[in-house]
Amino acid sequence: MQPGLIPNVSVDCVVFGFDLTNLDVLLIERKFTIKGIVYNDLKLPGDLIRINEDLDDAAIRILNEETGLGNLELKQFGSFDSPNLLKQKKRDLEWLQQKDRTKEHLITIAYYSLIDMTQQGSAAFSINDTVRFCPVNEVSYMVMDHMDILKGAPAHLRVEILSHPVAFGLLPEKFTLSQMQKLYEVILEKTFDKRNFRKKFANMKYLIPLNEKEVGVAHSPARFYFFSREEYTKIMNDNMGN
Amino acid sequence: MQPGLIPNVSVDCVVFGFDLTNLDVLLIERKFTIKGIVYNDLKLPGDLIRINEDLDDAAIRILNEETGLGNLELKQFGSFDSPNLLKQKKRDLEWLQQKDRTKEHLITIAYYSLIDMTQQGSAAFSINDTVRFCPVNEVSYMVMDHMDILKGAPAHLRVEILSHPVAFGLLPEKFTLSQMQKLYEVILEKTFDKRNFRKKFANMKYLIPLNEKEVGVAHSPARFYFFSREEYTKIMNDNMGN
DNA sequence: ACAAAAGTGTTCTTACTACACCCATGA
DNA sequence: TCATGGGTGTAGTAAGAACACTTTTGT
Repeated sequence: MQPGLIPNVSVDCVVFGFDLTNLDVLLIERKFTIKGIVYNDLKLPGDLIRINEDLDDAAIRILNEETGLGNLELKQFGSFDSPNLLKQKKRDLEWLQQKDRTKEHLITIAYYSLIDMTQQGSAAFSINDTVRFCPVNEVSYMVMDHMDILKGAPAHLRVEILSHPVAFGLLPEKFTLSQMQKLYEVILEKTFDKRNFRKKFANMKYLIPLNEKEVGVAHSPARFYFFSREEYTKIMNDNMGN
Repeated sequence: MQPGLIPNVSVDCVVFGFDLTNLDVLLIERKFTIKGIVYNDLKLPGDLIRINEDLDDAAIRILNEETGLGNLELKQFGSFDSPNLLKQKKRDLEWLQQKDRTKEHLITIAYYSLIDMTQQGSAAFSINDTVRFCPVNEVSYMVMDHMDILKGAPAHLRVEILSHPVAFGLLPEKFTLSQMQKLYEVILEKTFDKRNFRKKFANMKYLIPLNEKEVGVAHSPARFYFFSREEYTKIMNDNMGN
């Protein structure tokens, strides 16, 4: 193990993206070899933290090191622990052995983040070809307890989206109302009536219509909108002083 | 330091109570001596966890060891870290020294719990006289980063109380609607109209009126109610199958 | 008699639900 | 001309907000 790390404490990051159809998560392939056989399991970005390194800083650093992503907001959503690593799968134990890591108690602090895949996509993949997005629902196996961590994250996203404008972190800068509705449906796992959905957001001054429409679609082209964070914070501040 | 502990990872517990006027929190006096002078600072119940001890189990164990409380539900609500213990107050450093604990990075997983003070009060104080409840708003200083942890907890309680019947964990078994309203007001930091508050809960079948009233009060005596968890879960299950 | 909290209805406003058709575009 | 999704309004229902007086008890 490298010196300066805390052997028992790690951070893991669930980075969500939206491919206009599914909610995706950023995964890394953990490639390693046992007795000449190459194993290629999926993991979340994450690693041990350094001594005297702030947890939030560690999450940012590790995500950047492993994926090249930067400049995004990471939000802590829970702690997980695997006190019984000894009961874990053999491949994981072998991997810990090769990395000279503790096979005892590992505590991990979980973070999640939202990114605009259309913007950040290239940066994420620029590091190497072992980093990729995958629809959350199609992930069925990951190393260690990463499946538990991944399963916990969407619940927090659901709570957030009902009271804060986090959806816009996942959408392209310019988006149509149908894309936005689809995103809400994917996250909240239910469908909405088109008219009611639009009515609800029609009053929101921070959702600004552009004089720009889709091109090349085989139907009436949709108007693009964008989210004005300035308007949003202004309105929120005004509402405080009621 | 005792063997078998993880030097960098602790749990801390915020145990809330309701004294019918304020939201209270359970605190412990950290008594120790430097050069003959006795220091008596307040802290939350909490300590380092053991290697291979599940976080949730550790929280239960430590709370029980330090306060005598048992049989309560602890819910994780966040992780905190103090990577710069060296910048902390001298008393805390001295204390860490005396306990032979690391002065480097400490990560703490925070839990909160709700108890009925009228029931558990005696048990909590039975351990010794250094354990006591204090109104949350009156706590102004605690050791290490315990103030930060304490400040984080009420936000989670507020979110919970809006969607789950957690208030009843803080109330006596039999309570009046005014006591219940006061509790909601204290937690949510706003006042409610008496008629609207009662109307809202009048439809809740799980809130069961008793043929029993207050005695010895200098006004029209209020009816007692109790919360039927059986009814509540039954209703929730029925609503699932819509 | 007085103080103090219990208990009780109505009206208004706001947010959410359900629901169906015509329009613009590309193939 | 056809398939596809874009865009629009109305009526009903449910939940929340505002608001004042009478009753019961202890002192």
